[in-house]
This record gives sequence, structure tokens and C-alpha cells, in this order.
Amino acid sequence: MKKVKGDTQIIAPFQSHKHDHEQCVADALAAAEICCKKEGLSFTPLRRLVLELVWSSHGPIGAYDILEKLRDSRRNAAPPTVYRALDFLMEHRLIHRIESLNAYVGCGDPERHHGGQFLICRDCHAVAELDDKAIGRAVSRRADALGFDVQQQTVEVIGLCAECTAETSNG
Amino acid sequence: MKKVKGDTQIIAPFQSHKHDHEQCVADALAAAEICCKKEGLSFTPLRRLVLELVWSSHGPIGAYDILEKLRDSRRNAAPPTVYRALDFLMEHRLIHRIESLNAYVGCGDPERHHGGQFLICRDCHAVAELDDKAIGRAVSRRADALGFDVQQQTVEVIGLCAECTAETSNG
DNA sequence: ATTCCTAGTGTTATAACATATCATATATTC
DNA sequence: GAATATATGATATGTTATAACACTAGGAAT
Ligand SMILES: [Zn+2]
Ligand SMILES: [Zn+2]
Ligand SMILES: [Zn+2]
Ligand SMILES: [Zn+2]
Repeated sequence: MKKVKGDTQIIAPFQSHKHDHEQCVADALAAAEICCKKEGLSFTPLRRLVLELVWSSHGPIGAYDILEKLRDSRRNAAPPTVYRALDFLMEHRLIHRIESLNAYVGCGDPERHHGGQFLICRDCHAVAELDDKAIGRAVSRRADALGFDVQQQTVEVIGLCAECTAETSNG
Repeated sequence: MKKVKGDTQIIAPFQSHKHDHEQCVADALAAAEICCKKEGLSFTPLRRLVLELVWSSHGPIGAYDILEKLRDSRRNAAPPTVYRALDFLMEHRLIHRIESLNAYVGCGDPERHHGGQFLICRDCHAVAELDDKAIGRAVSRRADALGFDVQQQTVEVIGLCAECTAETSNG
């Protein structure tokens, strides 16, 4: 996933179905290393491995799917093993949780603080991560009008990505 | 819950902590009766009771909490009893599911088609249901720009409602 | 009226997701 | 190196949701 400097609205775009995902994973891990070093966090092998598994998935992945893969290298991993790593990664914004799927996805830009806005393809499970100011503002405006003090936003949009739409209509 | 004709943006506003909730429940059940009759749906006693339990709760309520209350009158109710009723109610838009809470809440206007946008108070668990065009447009605009075909939106905002904010700051 | 079908519910079991608790190991700090 | 804090191991349990099959009541078709 490549950052697009200057465009503060798209944290992570949809990737072509054929892109080099190995590179995405490598980049994300490198970014996480830097991020953790900068904040003095202990990015242990276990946490690193869980992050790698999350990124390796083609889309949001469930905790128990992570667990299953994790057991390839850590035979006695148990649910808490995974959930503790996920908690760490979420706390430090290296991953996000997709509430509507009970699943986790790598964050496209851990260094920037942002709420989660996601477009999720029902077909290929690709995810685009946004930090769309217009959406945020629209929410804030309505909340303000009602005297509501916003603490956390969840915006998850399910649908079909451009590639899948094309493939479907070409059939 | 009173409908505000002319304002198409707020499906169901926050209610005062002291409002007559019995009346909300009664109104909602009456609306559901009409809605089901109009569409030729069988609004059975079980489904009616589950809807009543959802509405009776002060905020979003979990399936197993519904189950527990349901057992007061239906001793051998089991999870499928509840989930089947919830499925029916959701399919016909009489309730919504709050993804971020794994909980269910009565719909403030079942006759109008709308996506779910919710403000949820962390303190008193009150929920305001919106159909804010500005939010919807902001999402659509960004989705269109990415060639994404939106099928379903989840917008759930956690925070503090006006009354709770006031109570908190007053001490 | 008998047969057939369907929608709704009952019943049991299990899948899927998440946390509590206590023990052990491994780093940091002094 | 002892004390402390952090991380992980291990076991059990809690919470949310669905699968699978049986039974019933009521309407349509013959
Ligand atoms: Zn990729
Ligand atoms: Zn797709
Ligand atoms: Zn509604
Ligand atoms: Zn409140």
C-alpha cells in the first residue's frame, strides 16, 4: 500500500487484484517497525507475526483464522495469544477492527491519527480505508446540532469495488 | 417516539431521560401492526413480543438479554426462537442491528426506507436514528469517485448525548 | 374429507467470537 | 542480582449466532 502524500482523504486505496501483495505486507511491516521504534513500543516476534498474518490476508480476517495460521509456527497458540496481539496492534493503530464483520484489517497509515472509514468489497473482500473530511464533517455537524459529543465513529460501507463490478458485468 | 414530518433527516431523536417510554413502545407496536398488515406479513404473537422487548429496553439490547426476558412468558424459548424473530423484524425493517454493540434497537420509522445512521450515548444508552442526506451524500460521492457500488452503509457514532453531557459537567 | 404443502415454532447441538484468571518466562530498572 | 514490570503460556469460561431436524397448525388442491 502506497501513501499518497497531499491527499489526506484516502488512507489506503483499493489495490488491483493482480498487484504485488507481498510488497504490501513487507511495506506494512517496515512501517510498523518504524512506528513502534519511534514510540518505544516492544514490537515482539509474536506481535509482528500476527500483524503479518493480518496483512497477508486478502481482506479483513477473523481472530480464529489468524489463530489457525499462527499455529503453523506456534503450536500452542490459544485465543488469548491472538487477542492480546490484536489489542496491542489496535491500541497503537497498526490495525483496525471491522465491526460489521468481526474481523481485522491492517491500517494503511499508522502514523496518522484517523477514525475508521471503510469501503469493503463483498466479492473480493478488498478494503479501501478513508479519512474523508466531508463524511466526518457531516457527522460532526449533525451531532453538534443535537448536542451530541462524538467520541468514536464507525463508518463501514459494504458494496462492490470497481474491478468486481467490471468483472460481474463483463461476466 | 414521535415522527417529525418535514424533517427527513432525523428518523428518531434522542428522548428525554424522563419521557413516557411506555407510550414509545405502544406507538411502535401499533406502527408495526399497520406496517405488517399493509405488506401482508404475519405479525405473530412471538414476533410482536420480541419487538416489544426490544422497544422496552432503554437502548440497544442483546439477543441473549431478549431471550432471558422472553422466558418469563415462554419457558422454553431458545436462541433460535429469538434470532428467527429478530431476522424477521430486521428483514422488514422494524428493528436495526447495531454492529458495534452486537445489539438490536427498534426502528423509529419502519415505513420509510433508509440506511442506518446512529448516535449512541455511551452513558444512558439512548440512541438517535438518522437518515442524514449530507452524510449519505458524502459517502456516495467518495464511493463514486472510486467506482465503488454501495450496497449497505453502517454509520455508528459513539459519544455522550446532550443530557448526559449536562449531567456530567454539572457533577 | 383427505392429502399436500408451507410457514412458524420447538428442540438439541454446535459454531464462531471474546475474555477471565492464574502461572510462568523474559526483559528493565535499580 | 533482586525487584519490578511486561509479555506469554495455559486452562476454562463467557457471549453471540447458526445448523439441523422434528412437529404443528392452517390453507389450497384434488
Ligand atoms: Zn496489497
Ligand atoms: Zn472487489
Ligand atoms: Zn430505522
Ligand atoms: Zn446519554
